[in-house]
Amino acid sequence: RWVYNRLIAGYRALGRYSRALDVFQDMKERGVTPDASTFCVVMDVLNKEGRFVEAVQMFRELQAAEGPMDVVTFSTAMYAFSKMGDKLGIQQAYQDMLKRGITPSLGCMNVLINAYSKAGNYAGAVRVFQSMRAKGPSPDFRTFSIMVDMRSKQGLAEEAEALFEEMEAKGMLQDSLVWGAMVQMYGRMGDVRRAKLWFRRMCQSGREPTVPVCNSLLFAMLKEGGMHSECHRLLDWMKGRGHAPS
RNA sequence: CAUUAUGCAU
Repeated sequence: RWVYNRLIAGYRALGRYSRALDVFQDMKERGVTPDASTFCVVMDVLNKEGRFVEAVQMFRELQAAEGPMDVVTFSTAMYAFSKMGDKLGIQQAYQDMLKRGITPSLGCMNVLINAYSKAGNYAGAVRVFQSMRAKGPSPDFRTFSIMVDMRSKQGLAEEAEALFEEMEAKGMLQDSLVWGAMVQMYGRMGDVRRAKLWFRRMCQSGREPTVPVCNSLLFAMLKEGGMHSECHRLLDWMKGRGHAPS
């Protein structure tokens, strides 16, 4: 089993997803019993392949058969549910995990918040975030990044700014990429001044604005109008830094 | 003790 687990995880790490699934199939045919981590890796491979329905199906079979499951199993399943936009599935998976006496880790709570956010259950995400602040596990830079991203997608600028400031105060910015979310938010809102401000801040932090971040700023400048020379300057800047415009 | 989940696309 250990050898099979290593093989499947190894192919996953190499991005050879179909090979990983073949090995899993072979494992079952040879009568080697998968454990919790085997299923976690296989479900993750299905997620990486975009086969969320199959990932969820495997999860449901594990639930029904009382198969080996751990905190990662439920996290991986919640991720799959979120990609299908299944809010109820996320919630039920989380509740079932608690019912089975599994304690959610910080990582698991991050998956849960992100899943709610991506599925459009914003109130649910905020609820979980607040409960983490009150009762733990204490939110980390990823938790905050998820929340900043969500607020920026909602166009709630004050909330996003407040969260950014809190990250700054807590020293959570060093591993983070949240500037991009701020540029994109103001870009989408057509607020050129603030989009440019955050773009500059992103550069000053040493972070490289990605193509979509540059595009957001371009979008705002085009919407504003009369900024063609600035748009071209940004385009040239992108090319100069090796960012091929999409 | 080893393998596995979580933030970023106009």
